[in-house]
Amino acid sequence: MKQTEDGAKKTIRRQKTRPHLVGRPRQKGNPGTVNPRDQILKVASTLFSFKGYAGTTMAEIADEVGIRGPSLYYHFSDKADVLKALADVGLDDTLRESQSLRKDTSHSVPGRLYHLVHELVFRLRSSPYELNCLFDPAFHTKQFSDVNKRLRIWLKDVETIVHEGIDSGDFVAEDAKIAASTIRGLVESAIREIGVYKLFGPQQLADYVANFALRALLCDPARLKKIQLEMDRKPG
Amino acid sequence: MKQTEDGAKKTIRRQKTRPHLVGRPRQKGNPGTVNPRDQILKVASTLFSFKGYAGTTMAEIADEVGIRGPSLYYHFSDKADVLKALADVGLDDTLRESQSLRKDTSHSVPGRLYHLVHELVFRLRSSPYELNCLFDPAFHTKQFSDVNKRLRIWLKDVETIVHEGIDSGDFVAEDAKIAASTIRGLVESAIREIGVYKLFGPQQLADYVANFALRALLCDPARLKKIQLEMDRKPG
DNA sequence: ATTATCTATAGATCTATAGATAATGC
DNA sequence: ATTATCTATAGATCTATAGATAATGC
Repeated sequence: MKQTEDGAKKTIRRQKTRPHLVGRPRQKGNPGTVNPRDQILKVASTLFSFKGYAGTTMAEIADEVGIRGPSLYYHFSDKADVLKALADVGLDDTLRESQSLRKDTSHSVPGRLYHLVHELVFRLRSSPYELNCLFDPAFHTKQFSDVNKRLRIWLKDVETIVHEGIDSGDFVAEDAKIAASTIRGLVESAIREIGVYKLFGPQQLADYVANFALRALLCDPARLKKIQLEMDRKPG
Repeated sequence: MKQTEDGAKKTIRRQKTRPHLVGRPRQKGNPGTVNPRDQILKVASTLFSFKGYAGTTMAEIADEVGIRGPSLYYHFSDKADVLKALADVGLDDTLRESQSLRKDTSHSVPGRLYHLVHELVFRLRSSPYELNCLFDPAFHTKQFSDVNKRLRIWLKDVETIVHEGIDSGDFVAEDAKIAASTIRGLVESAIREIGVYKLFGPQQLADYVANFALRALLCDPARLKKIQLEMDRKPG
């Protein structure tokens, strides 16, 4: 009752089964072992997402993985390297895909926006990592600026399409910049929110967010059904 | 060129004019002085918002204010106390207001949702502090749980109204929980995004976000204009 | 006397390295 | 020989306290 006061205090709840054996761990008799690097990334992504990058210590990550702190440095050069690795696996493939989408003119403008939003939400939510951490304030520092740059490119794609849609009369006439930023916010919140959104699968969530965005933007929301069907037929 | 590598490194660019005089600072000859406590809050809110709570040190805050680190402890008991104070001034008045709105049945359901969203965005954006920090991961810890609780109450209000709107046939039939969460995301992103949104004033931004949300929710988006006018007449 | 700063620093915590150690695979 | 852990710990950094100091207001 008393010690719940401080949320930052360490709680030593985790009693290690083995007494921290030195040396390479046994493989036989430990058949369920997974790639330790990947296990670190999973644990780190969760901790970074819930407590923030700066608010998470290497010791905490190691503790949750079940190894000792310094062992992390065998797999990653430093703490920043862990976050960078998450950005690589979490963002790179996703955004490479969106690059090709932008130029694809075989679909309507609203259809392309629908697809762009849907793809990002679906992919980020399908990741085995908790990718909330991609929106950590740490990415505002120079150290991680290239990650932010990649997200800004996606944002620019959205902005371009929204602009096209406004010009063509498909979308309500409003500032494309603020519209793009709002859509980014929608996507971000779908990835960020941990409680509610967990009730929905990646497909459901991507559908919902893409629908929400287009209902808000389309001059004629009745077209949405058709757009959705059009994109479902050729989903990437 | 070389040292731009590490974004976390301190840069000693700030050359203090006075040589850190000991003792109570002069008031005469220093007429533009402001309430130091408030100045600390302003600086802290900005740093917390850009670098995160855990990523900001007391020394950085003090440095930006123009005092020495330990002087902060004259005004605040500890670092957490600074963030708590920001939550108090940033959230309390705003949310107290929204409490009364929820019960006000003199307006239509969509009108009340419009107002609820508009109020929060407008007030948070009108604050002299950078309130991005209200959405810091630090609030997920027990230490700050009551702040999160207050935001969840607002969210519950939104959810209740969305539910009413779905039942009454005003809003498209979808899960009220996910709709409320998405709207929270919209608000959050409007407060969070630093670059683009700064181009818009609190009024413009609140208008935009409330409009966006209702266009996405209303079965008949044509009603939006009337709702907006209805709420503009009695804006709080 | 009270207010609001300062310097010096204790103590905690956190990152990262060095070097030992044992399992694995050739 | 290589891989993947460990322990011990150096060094940096960060929070917060103690005690000195000088301006202010009574």
